Amino acid sequence: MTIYDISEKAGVSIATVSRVLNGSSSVSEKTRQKVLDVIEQYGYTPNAFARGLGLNTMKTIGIMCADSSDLYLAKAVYYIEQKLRASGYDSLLCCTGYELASKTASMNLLITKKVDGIILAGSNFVYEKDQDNRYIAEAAAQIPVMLLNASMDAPNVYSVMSDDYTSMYEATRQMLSDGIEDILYFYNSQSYSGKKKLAGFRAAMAEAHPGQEPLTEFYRGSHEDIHAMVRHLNAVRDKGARFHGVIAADDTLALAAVKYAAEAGYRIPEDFSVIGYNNSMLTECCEPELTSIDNKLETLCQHLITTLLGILEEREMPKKTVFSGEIIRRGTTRK
Amino acid sequence: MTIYDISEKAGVSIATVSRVLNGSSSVSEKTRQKVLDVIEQYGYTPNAFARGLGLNTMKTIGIMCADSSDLYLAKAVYYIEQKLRASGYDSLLCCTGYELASKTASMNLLITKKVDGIILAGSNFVYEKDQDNRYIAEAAAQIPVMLLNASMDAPNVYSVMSDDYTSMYEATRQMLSDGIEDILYFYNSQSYSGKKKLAGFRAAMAEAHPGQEPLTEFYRGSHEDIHAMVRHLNAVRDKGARFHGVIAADDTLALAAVKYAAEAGYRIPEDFSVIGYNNSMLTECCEPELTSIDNKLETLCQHLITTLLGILEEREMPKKTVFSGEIIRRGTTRK
DNA sequence: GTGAAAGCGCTAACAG
DNA sequence: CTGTTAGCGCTTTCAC
Repeated sequence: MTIYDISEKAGVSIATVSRVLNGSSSVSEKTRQKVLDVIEQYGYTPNAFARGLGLNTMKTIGIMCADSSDLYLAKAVYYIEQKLRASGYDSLLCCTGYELASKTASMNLLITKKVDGIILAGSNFVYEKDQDNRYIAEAAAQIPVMLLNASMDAPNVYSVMSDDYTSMYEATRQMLSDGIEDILYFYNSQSYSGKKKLAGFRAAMAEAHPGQEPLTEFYRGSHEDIHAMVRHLNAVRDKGARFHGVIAADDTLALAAVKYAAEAGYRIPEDFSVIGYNNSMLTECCEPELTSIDNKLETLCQHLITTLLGILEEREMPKKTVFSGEIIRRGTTRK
Repeated sequence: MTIYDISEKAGVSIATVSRVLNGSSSVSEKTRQKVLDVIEQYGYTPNAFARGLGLNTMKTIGIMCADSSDLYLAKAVYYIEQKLRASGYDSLLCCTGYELASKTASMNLLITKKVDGIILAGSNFVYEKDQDNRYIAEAAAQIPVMLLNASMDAPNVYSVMSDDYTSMYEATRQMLSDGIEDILYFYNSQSYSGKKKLAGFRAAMAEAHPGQEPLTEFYRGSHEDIHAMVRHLNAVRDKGARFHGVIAADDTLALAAVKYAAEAGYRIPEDFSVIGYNNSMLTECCEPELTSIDNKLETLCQHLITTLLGILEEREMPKKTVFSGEIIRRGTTRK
């Protein structure tokens, strides 16, 4: 079934069929109904490729994320897909992994497939060296690029993020004011937002203990291997470090800290405090439940999509938007 | 930049350009290089829409899943996307929610977008009434439909799944043989695989306690709300039910059972046992860690993709493939 | 209000 | 080995 078949059966021209298909202005109600009837009767569906060729778009957005099975990114992808679909766009998903080369490859692939825009979900897409971010700038030369939880200054690149610096700064201050001085910062990412978080922690610690180097530990294993994280903390302790609080860049790390503390015989929160990040479902999975920072992912995604749609309609849109996070207090911190 | 521009600059015909682009057999190395040079120089990329129009495919597979932020489905989507990409296919993701109407709508949308095949990730797509599965059969009339963890008899519908019945049967037998007689089966899905699991449990219980109706509880709240699940179990207990073991259709439910038991003052596994399903990261999140059934998701996905690719190449492929699950014993069951 | 016709950019059959 | 040409199915001027 093509538009030709329909036009023939309906006794009109293909232009007319096309017009009723696209709800175009001027078609007499009579022919309109006639065409609609024929379409209905023969169950015709327009060919999206032909349409794409003519209009140069198939209303598709590329979503790139390092690992869509990661708890946080999965949620981000979910929200993004939902909101895109609600606006008539489809989502082409690309799980890129964490290497620059494969990110670049995926980016090119999406451009080849002629998506209307690309969303980079997660801060790990923006690197420290400008040169490593070239792949983003180059993509943006062709289509709008949206950054979720990262930021980068380049034409046609838009950022929506949570204020990770301030969130971590506040979390650290809270723990300090709870009377815990020996805090370990436990993190697993040097990404854009990873650095912001670390800086927030450092700033608060520097204020409380000027001139003193705070305790930080970088974990580089699997993002899901809680046992490995616990082992990592044990190793830190065994090397002689003393800490009675952990601020983690991520709920999984925080959960590992809770496990670590329990195994070491600390009472939580009396002897040991933990604060996580993302306010994911993991916060309810341990005992006591995890205090965590909610970075308002759904809001971020909503805003990101709104911005993207605005850009696609050629409206002027903010290059960068920042939302505040919020500490959700649960059982791993003192009241 | 179109193929015409390139052909002109290179002083050849568009057919020749097309040939080098598609690595076609016979092009002299000289012209080939010339064309390649021009392409390189002008940075030309083929237009995927035009290509799609001609070939009637854009090498894209539709993935439908109810909720890609669900721990298990997120992993499934991840594996599927990875494996598809490795074979040169893109993934159009559709999070459909759990209602039939929106599933049908998404299905039609994917077909409209002319994907080469559709993967239904998760057993919730297959309903009890044949009539509710019409949307699958109708889609399959046009393109191959793959079912992950579900099964349905219809032309052009292929199923890959884990043997949930046997897994649950074995799990139940194990718990019985550990000496626990009052077992509660806790589940949240009446889907295809949901019913298989329940049947496995019932079979084992019927063997052990002929004629006795086993304890089962259906939870219908949010899949992520652990507190609500715990409340549900408390309510069951308050209604007078006695149980010292829980077999859950899902790790999240199992985690809730662990929490419930801990709050009720049971020692695990001395006084209370729990077995979950999926062997997800949640198994490591509670104390003691969760015994769970591994249903070999990655294997299933790998096989599903292999099958799909075979079908697309018009090879004969099995309509239904079943893999065995495996119990992974951890701390919530006796040794 | 409707039709004719010119693309959109590519592939593939057919000639040479 | 290479070029010519006819589609693929739809949108969109431009006439009438």
